[in-house]
Amino acid sequence: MATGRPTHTADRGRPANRGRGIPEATVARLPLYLRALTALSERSVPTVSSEELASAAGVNSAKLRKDFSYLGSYGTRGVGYDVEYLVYQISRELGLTQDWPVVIVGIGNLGHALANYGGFASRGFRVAALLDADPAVVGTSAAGLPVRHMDELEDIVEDEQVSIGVITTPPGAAQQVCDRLVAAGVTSILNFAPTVLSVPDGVDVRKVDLSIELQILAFHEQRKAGEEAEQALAAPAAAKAAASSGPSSEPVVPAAADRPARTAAKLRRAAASGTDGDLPAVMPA
Amino acid sequence: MATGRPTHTADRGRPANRGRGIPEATVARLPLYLRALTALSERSVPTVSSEELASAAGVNSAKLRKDFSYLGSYGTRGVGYDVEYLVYQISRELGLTQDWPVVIVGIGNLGHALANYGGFASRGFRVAALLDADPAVVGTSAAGLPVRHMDELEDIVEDEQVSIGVITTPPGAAQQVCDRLVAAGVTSILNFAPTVLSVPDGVDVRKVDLSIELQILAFHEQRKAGEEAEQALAAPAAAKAAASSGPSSEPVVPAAADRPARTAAKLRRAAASGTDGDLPAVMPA
DNA sequence: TAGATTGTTAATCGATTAACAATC
DNA sequence: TAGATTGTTAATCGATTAACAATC
Repeated sequence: MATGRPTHTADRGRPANRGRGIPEATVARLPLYLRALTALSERSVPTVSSEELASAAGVNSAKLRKDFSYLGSYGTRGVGYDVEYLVYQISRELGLTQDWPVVIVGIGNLGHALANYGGFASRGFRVAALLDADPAVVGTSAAGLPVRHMDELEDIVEDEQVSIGVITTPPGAAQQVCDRLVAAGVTSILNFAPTVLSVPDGVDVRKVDLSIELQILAFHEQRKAGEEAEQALAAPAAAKAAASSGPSSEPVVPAAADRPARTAAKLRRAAASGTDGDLPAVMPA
Repeated sequence: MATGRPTHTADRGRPANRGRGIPEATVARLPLYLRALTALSERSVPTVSSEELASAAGVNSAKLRKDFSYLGSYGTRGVGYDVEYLVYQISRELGLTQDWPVVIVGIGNLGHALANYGGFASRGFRVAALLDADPAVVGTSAAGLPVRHMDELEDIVEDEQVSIGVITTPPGAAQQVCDRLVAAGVTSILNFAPTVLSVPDGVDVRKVDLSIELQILAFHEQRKAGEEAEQALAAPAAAKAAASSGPSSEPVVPAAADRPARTAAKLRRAAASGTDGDLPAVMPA
C-alpha cells in the first residue's frame, strides 16, 4: 500500500486523505462534532465557525480544523461550515447513513438500560434482538422487544445481517458469548463486561468499563489531595514570607483556600493514604 | 516545577518517577493490570512474568514493563513480579487503599444498573447515596439503598465527604446536576449522559458514551465492508493471474473468502453506502 | 476592499515499540 | 555459571498545537 500522501485539492466532496487516512483520535471525535452539529441543525442554525463548533464539542478549534481536514475541505474561508452539509458528511464518514442492526446479549439491569437508550435508534442503530441465557428472563420484554433465548443467536445474526454485538453479560460468560457472536459472523463487539476478550484478526472490540473509569478518577483525586496537602503545609511559611516582603496582588494560597470543606476532606485522605512516602502496609510474602 | 527526570534508583518502594510523572496512558492501563493480578492472586499464583501478565491484560510486554517502570522497580530480573506486592503497589498508586464514597444521580435503568454493579464496592468505592429528582422514584430502593431526593445532595456530599459523583440523568439535566455537585465540593465526575459538561479547573470529568462507541465501531465496520468489496472485485482478476502463473501456496483471496455469509452482508452494505464515491444524497441548502 | 476564517504547515509533545545491557 | 527476565534506551510513530498564508 502506498504511503505517500496525496497532495491536497480543495474540491468539495473529494476527501483529501481517504484510504488508510483518518487517524483514530479523529474518528473518536467525529461523533462529538456530529452531536453538536445535530443540536445546531435542530435550532436551524445555517453555518458555524470552527471556534463555535469546537467550543460546543469541548475541543479546541485547531484540533477541529485539523480533524475536518482529513475528511476534505468542507468549510468556506471567512464564513465557516454549512451545518447541514457537515452533518451529512460526518454521518457518511462514520457509516451512519446506513442501517446497523445490533444484538444485545445479557438482559440484566444494564442490558435493559441499553435497550431503552434513546440515542441508540436515532443514529442508524437498530436493536435487532435482545438475548439472554436465563429461562426466567427469556420471554419477558424490554423496551417493547421480547427477550429471546441464546439458542437463537446464530439464526438472528444470519437472518438480520447483524455485524455489531453488545455484550452485557456477567464477566464469566463474556468470552463464550463473544466466541459465538464471532462464529456467527459478528465483526464488531462492544463489551460492557469487565473482561479482556480475545478475538481473531478482523474483529473490533471496544470496551466500556465503569470500574476502570472510576479508578482513573480516583488516581487523579488522590493526586489532588496530595497537592493540597503540600500547599497547606507550605502555606504558613509562604504567608510569613509574603508578609515580610510587603504588599502583593497575588494570593498566597490559590484555589484550595476558598474551599475549606473540600480541603479538609482531602487533607484527611492524604494523611490516611500512603501518598507521602509511608512504608507499605503490605509487603510481599 | 523541575522538568529534569531524577536518575533511576532501583530501591524498592521509592518510585523513580513520582510527582508530575505517570503518563495518562499508563494510568489508564493500571486498572487492567490490577484486574489481571487480582485474578492471579485469587488463584494463589506467587509470581508472574511481564510476558504472562501482559498477555492476561491484553497488552504487549514492552508496554507493560515501561508502564511499571514509572511506578518503580518492583520486579526481580530473571524471576518476574511478586503478585501480591504488585497488587498492593498498583492499588496504592491508584488510590484504592482508601475509601471513596460515591453518589449516583439519576436512578433510571442505568442508575439501577450501576448501583447493582459488583465491581463497585470491591475496589474501594462505596455508594454513599442514590439521588433522583422524580418524587415517584424517591423513596424506592435500589441495590438495598433508598433513593433520596436531590434536595439532599449538598448535605450528603458534605456529611459523607463525597468527592466523586456519577451522573446518570437524562442529558437535559446533566449540566445542572454537575454544577450542583461541583458547588457542593465534588471534584471528579463520571458522566453517562450524552452531554459535554463544563466544569471549573481542578474538576475532572470522564465520560462514558454508548452512542460514541457504537459510532466508532460503525466507522470501522463500514471500512471493512469497503475493503471486502474491493477484494471481491479484485478477486476474479487475481485468481486468473494466479492460475496462469502456476501453483502457489498463498491463497488468492484471504480471510474474507471463508466467511461467505458475512461477506455477502458487507457487499450489500458497501453497495448501499456512499463508500465508493457516490454523489451525496443530501446537499447543503 | 477589509475582515473573517479556513486549511495547512511545522514544531512539539506524548505514546509505543524493539532491542539489549543489567542482573537475578 | 547459564538461563531468564527485568528496566532502560533510543528510535519511531501518532497526536496536539500555534501560527499564518490562502481565500472567501
